[in-house]
Amino acid sequence: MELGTYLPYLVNRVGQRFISDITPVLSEAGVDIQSWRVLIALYQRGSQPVGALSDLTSINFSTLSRVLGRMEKKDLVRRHRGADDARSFTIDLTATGRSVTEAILPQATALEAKVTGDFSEAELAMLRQLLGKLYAGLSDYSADQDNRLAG
Amino acid sequence: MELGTYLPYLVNRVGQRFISDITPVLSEAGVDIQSWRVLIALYQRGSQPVGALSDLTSINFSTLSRVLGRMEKKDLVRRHRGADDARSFTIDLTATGRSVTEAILPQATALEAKVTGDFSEAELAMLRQLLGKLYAGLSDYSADQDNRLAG
DNA sequence: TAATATTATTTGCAGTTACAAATATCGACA
DNA sequence: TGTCGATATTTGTAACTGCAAATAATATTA
Repeated sequence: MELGTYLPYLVNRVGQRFISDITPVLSEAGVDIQSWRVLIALYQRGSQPVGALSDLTSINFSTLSRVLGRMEKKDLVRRHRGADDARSFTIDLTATGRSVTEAILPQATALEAKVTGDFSEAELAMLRQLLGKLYAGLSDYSADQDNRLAG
Repeated sequence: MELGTYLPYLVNRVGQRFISDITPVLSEAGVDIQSWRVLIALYQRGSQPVGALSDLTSINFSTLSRVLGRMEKKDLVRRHRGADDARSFTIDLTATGRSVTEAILPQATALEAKVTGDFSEAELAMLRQLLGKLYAGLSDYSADQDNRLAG
């Protein structure tokens, strides 16, 4: 195994670099990286229960609970009991949350455009597709693990 | 912008999944994810000063300093003053560190093989190449930012 | 060569994270 | 319809993280 071909290594360093590149933009808007993940998820996919939001953002559900606490204090999101199932809380974006998201979004898009400036459309599509396929493989693996534990 | 095509989102969820898949293996060996990053970096690239190790692992340098503290307590690594430059500390793997790494490595490799089971060799090579290119683009961007701040 | 700037690493501190246990509600079924 | 197991979320707690300041050593320059 060589470090430079080890996928978790390659993925991690890209992810960390994305974070450090977007962080100044987020600081200016007064939000942290986790809150930003929640904001885009809600903005793009609409109101979600906490569990779904945890899947969508890859934030651990107990961590997410506290992230939502911070966000609520800043009036970015609102929690309310699910109408049909009172165990779940539905999270939705406030007007403030929406406008903060819309303030950040163009800069996030510009950053992505800039870092992928050297990519052809075909390469970009390929990268997205392969990352999706990788995620699918990882999901299968996790499911296997769960089954083995349960079985 | 659509969430499912947003690269930071795609990369983050893959990275998080890698972490949750490897974590049980690491727990068994008594190391955390950060220590594992340090272990493979040292194992593959040899002894490194803290700063280089920070670049190599994408771990913030002050965080890394404490990760190394934990690892030293477990006798996984050793710090000693640089021979030529006494400001820097050189970190190297102890015999224990090496053997712990060698105990984990086959499982890490097996995991990677399993999750990429559906990939052709060409796809794998392409994915690695594109992740490398993305990292290069991000590095350029970061450098730009630094220059703007300095200038 | 003394003073000052620069580089490498650690540490103070305040806040964040994740595991496990607790809480709240739902669904099934005797 | 009361009890029991399952599901959704929060909270207790102990450890981890990252910024900024402090420390340690080297390089520069007057």
